[in-house]
Amino acid sequence: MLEIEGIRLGFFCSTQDGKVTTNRKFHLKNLTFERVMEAFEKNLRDFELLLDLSLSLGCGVFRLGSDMVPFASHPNFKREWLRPIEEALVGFSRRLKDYPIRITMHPGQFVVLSSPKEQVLSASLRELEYHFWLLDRLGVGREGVVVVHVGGLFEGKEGALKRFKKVLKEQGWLTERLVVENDERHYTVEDLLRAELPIPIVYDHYHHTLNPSNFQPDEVLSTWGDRVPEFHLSSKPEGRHRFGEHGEWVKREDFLVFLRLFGGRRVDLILEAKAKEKALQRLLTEIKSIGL
DNA sequence: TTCCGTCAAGTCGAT
DNA sequence: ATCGACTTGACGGAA
Repeated sequence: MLEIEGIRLGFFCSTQDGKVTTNRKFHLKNLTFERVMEAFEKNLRDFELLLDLSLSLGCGVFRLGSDMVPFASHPNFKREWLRPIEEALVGFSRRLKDYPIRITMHPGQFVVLSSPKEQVLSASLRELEYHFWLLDRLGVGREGVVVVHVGGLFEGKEGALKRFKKVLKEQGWLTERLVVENDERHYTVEDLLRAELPIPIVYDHYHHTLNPSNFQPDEVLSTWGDRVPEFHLSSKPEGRHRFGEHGEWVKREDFLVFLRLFGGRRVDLILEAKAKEKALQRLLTEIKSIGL
């Protein structure tokens, strides 16, 4: 297992070329049991291939794609379809134990627990239920976190954070796996710390550079209790790009800055680079050349 | 086989 | 007003 000053690495969802992916899906108008099973079975098979690849690269963490079971939280998805999927997942959970790899998830931007719209909130909760269910069936423990953002500003940060907090209180089950990440626009690490949420904080280094704030590394680490923190690292793309866009690669310098903050602590770091495992390999080559 | 318009969902800011 | 950014581009019909 690769470990650099306590930091373990991982990538997410698919290979760079997209040929191996846990996010296979189809158009909603084609939603049938057969299509769901076809996509799910391929996703599950590729999940194992991605675990093998992660293992061979020395990774200690992998992010499973949210489309593993396509449309699982959609109203048109029939509950009875879950039965055979559940069987396959439980079957796979035995093999999953052979991998010393932490599995986590990060649902889409549609999960907005701070939204004042009742419908947005209920759809978000359904989607989170699906994520938790999937990790439960896979036999993943509490280290299998589900990462979300606070969401929009609406009428102001205070109100949004208040609603976010209220949902966490009312839906106690969320605290079992839910964790919250700083974003590149609104909610800084400091905002999240000051909100005193009952869940851990995911430090995203790129977001922090775009939307900085003051905090002590220990403050963030201590939100994780006895669990190993999951943090994120990516780099700015070369050339013209839109604000917040992630680069193909992770720059060595960005990793070194991250190390200065959290090196020596036990942290799982997901590289959110578009080049996926290739970015991880490139970064490893680059840091090896300077003797790390 | 390749190409390109389209796809469940939220929210925001850049253009 | 529209587009496209976010954790991830893949599907599906046309050429």
